[in-house]
Amino acid sequence: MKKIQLDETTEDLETCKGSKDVEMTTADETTTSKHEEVEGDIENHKANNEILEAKSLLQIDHEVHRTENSSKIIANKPVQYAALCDVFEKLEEETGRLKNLAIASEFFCDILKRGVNQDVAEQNLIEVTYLMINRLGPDYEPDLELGLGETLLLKALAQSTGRELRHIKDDYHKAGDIGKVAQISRSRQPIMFKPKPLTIHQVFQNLAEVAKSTGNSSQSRKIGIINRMLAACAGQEAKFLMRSLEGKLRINFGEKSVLVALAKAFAEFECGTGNHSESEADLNALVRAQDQIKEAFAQTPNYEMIIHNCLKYGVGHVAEHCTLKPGIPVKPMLAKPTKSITEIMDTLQDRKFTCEYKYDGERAQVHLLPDGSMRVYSRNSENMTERYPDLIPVIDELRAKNPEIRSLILDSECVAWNLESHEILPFQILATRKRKEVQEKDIKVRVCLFVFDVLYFNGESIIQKPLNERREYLDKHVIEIPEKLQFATRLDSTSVDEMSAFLDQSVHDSCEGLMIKALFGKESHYEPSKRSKYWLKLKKDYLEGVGDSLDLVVIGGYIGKGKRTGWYGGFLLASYNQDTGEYESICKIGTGFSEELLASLTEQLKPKETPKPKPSYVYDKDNSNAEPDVWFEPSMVFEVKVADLTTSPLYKSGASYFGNRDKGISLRFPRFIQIRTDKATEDATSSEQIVEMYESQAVVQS
DNA sequence: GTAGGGTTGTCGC
DNA sequence: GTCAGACTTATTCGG
DNA sequence: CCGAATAAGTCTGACGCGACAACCCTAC
Repeated sequence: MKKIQLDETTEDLETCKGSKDVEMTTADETTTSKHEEVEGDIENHKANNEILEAKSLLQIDHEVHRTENSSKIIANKPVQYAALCDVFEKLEEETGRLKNLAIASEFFCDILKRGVNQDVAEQNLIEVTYLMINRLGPDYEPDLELGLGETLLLKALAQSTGRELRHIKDDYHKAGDIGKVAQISRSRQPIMFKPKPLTIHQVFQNLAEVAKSTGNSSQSRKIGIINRMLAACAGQEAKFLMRSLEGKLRINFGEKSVLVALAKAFAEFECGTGNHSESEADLNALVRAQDQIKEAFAQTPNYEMIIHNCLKYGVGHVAEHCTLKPGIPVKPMLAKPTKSITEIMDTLQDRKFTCEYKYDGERAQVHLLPDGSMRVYSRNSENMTERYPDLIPVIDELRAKNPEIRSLILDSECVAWNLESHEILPFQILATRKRKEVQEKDIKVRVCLFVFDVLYFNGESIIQKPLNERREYLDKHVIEIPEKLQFATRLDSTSVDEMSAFLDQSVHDSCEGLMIKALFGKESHYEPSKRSKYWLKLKKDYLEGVGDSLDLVVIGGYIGKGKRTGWYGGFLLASYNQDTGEYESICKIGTGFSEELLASLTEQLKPKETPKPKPSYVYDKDNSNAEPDVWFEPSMVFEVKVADLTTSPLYKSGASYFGNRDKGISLRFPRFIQIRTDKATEDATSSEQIVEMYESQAVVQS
């Protein structure tokens, strides 16, 4: 059994955990996570894998057995998976956010009310919450990925239904949703005897089991678990089970909504039963609950801690007990894209603001813990410490330069750095760094941190101070280490001309563009997870008429999934090689279309389908991923906007102009702009031009 | 048995 | 990462 | 001053490239 630190007071946790062991079956091992102890006083036991494995699918029997023996446990009827699926179904049907909020919070509230005691309620709610956001634990916990996707799921379905894979695939193309295929297949299967209904606890535990299967023949083990679960599915369960496994619940209800629904549920739970009056006091409590939960989650993105503290202290006080602390990632603040400098001036008006280079690397939230250890978290709150062992000595050096630093959270961009030429390297180079078991001596691509914010310093959260004050902390306490840890280049100016020049300069210095941030007042506080209008990003390719725009030939199509069922969901594009008269694949495109256009494109291109690719199509014939679902006769030209050109292992555009015929060119962040009805396919951007564009960009970058 | 290529999944952008 | 679409919430406008 | 029309802000789910990691399978 494990202990976790949920807040600063842990003594009474001990006692409640003890009783939980009696009432719950195996909840502890499955849902509690290995929180990194912050101040170093908490033990950290590993989950007992052997017990977990043995228990996995025998769970139902276990629960029934216990029910017969203890009256106390009869009251603790496990929550049925079917009940959750009913909720999923309702959420999927309803598109109104407020209505969905009500549906979800009512369910959460029921879970809270039906628990025989607080621990049972807590455990049930945690599992339901995780199933609803389709995760198995906090973002920063490693090894919680299911490790299966479309392909494996289709295989599992074929196996469990005894149908041929290609029939399953046909169905999938028609339905656009693996869940629906599973549903239909299952309803067609004769059922010998009625299976025992699935419980939430069991589903959650089996998903964890899937995630935990690794190594030899792990894929067939995963399929085995899935098929045993499928066999126990009734009603809508198969559909949502498959969607959970695929990672696309499609219930119009994401993580942000789940948080608000939790707040609503707790508010109603606390204000008593059945009282749905809309009194002013209740409304205030609701608003407060939402604010508190959102704030708590932004600073401590861990549902277990939040739910625990809500029950313990009340929703109205969660935020006080889920505070920012080194060792737990903060949800990073995000920026809004802007189309022009004019737009920036409009939004910020006469406010003072600052411009910083927008570096092309990886977001890195660097934590220094009081015990001297450090962590690095990614944009999505994943623990990246293992990826950057070379940052440990950098932070050590930082502490050596200023021994007063005891604890710290920095926000920065981690960028590949050329130690010889003392220059920034492109993102594609950074991406080649290993991710796991990185030894410092093996690192080839060096890295420099460009720090732009500080959120925590020596035991104090400073996110609620204006940016100019946070910067004072930076300038005063954090000492730059050349080529290892530097401040983001900044310019405090309100002049349009200066900004424009600074933008050009940033691009010239291998950056993506600028970040523009308010400097003073409440607007300039660090708001975790918020895409604030006082944090703006300006990239050249956002500007109209600026940045790279290409005209490319549509040579293939992809069958749309989900809300694009029935249409093409994307297209394969090619540049035209004027020397050979061939069409060379360059990228897929799937964004920038209105639904109306997608429907019309489907209509227009359907007649152009051809069973085989034209002989003039150049694509990677050794890689099955290079083939679209359908090929077209060349007939249409798309104008496409792009952020960058990249070398590609898959696409062939311009390959013949390189010495190495293997590598062609592809596009970073391609999006559809319009159909070029005025252009014949031979008038498309030529492969030679593509190479020119790539090289002119490469000059700047190297 | 293992070495290496192909395929799939995950996670950066 | 980009983008569109559906809602919700804030703001402006006309009576 | 109020309600309707409009604008702005949020959230969700479509889809992009390419890198590593993990697994499977085949050849030796």
